[in-house]
Amino acid sequence: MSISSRFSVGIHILSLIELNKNTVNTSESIAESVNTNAAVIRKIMGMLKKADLITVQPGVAGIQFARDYADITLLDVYHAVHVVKDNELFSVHNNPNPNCIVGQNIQGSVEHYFHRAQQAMEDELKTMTIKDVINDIRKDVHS
Amino acid sequence: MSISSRFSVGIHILSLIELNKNTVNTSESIAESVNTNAAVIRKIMGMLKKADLITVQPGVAGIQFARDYADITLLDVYHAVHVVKDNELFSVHNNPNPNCIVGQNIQGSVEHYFHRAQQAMEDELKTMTIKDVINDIRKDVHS
DNA sequence: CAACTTGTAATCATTATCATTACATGTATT
DNA sequence: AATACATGTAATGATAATGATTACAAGTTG
Repeated sequence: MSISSRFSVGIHILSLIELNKNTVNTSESIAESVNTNAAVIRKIMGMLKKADLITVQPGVAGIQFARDYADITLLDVYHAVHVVKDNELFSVHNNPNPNCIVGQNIQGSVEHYFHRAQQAMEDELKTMTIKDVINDIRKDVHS
Repeated sequence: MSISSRFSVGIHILSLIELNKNTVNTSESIAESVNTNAAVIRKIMGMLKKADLITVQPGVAGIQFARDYADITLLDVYHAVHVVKDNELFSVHNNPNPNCIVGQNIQGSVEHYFHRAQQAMEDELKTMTIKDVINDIRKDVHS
């Protein structure tokens, strides 16, 4: 199991806006950098737009940040691209036997712990921003 | 995307050992409690055995803890059932364009943040034990 | 040997992902 | 208005993982 690469592609797209700000980024040019199909990029762009992270206009080339990229956390992107449903990072087996003590009560307990683990991960994502990623890349380029 | 329910089933199996300790647990009886097929249970039992969490003998009905269940963390189970490969909770898009500044450097940066997020989740799982789950279920039963 | 268990491989339906193609729709320029 | 080029979006297909199921080999006990 792995969380969809839509997440890393979303981060890639957002980083490009700043790092390629001297040129106009089209879904086609972004697709070349990411090395995928332009339709895939457009779909993800649509998700980023819906989450108010970017602005894009139908028919007009170019993407802009909808807000300061220092304030866009990786958690924002993660939510935007719908890679994990709310509280469903871990799946719990369905319909355990109601005639069994354990079957009857295990779901509530397990869900509670799974929720805590998922929360820890998401809290960590909240501490990282697109600006951090951009800075990393700039540092790599100049070293 | 969701992490396989093998994880929650593994926890269920382990809890049953203690909560049903007065009876002999066979893959068949466990399958009834979990509400799945016995072969599925046997496969997961095999994983738990390989990870030295339980002892099982071919041909002999019954499972035992291989060590104190107060010392078996949910992280142990998570690793045992192979639901997430090492450092691959998040997948990163492959082969970004090497002719692009961002494409060339983004993987390293993103992988670093993804690793941190995964680590936070696994660290949290490490704080939870099978004993905690068993206690929860016992409490539910008596309330 | 007979009955029962675990161990394990093969098959199948279902689901998600990602790449691709195609086309509708929107915008700008001439 | 016509052309060129962009985004938006639906449909299709290959690939992979999951979980249920069946079947059977191999181990154990009485």
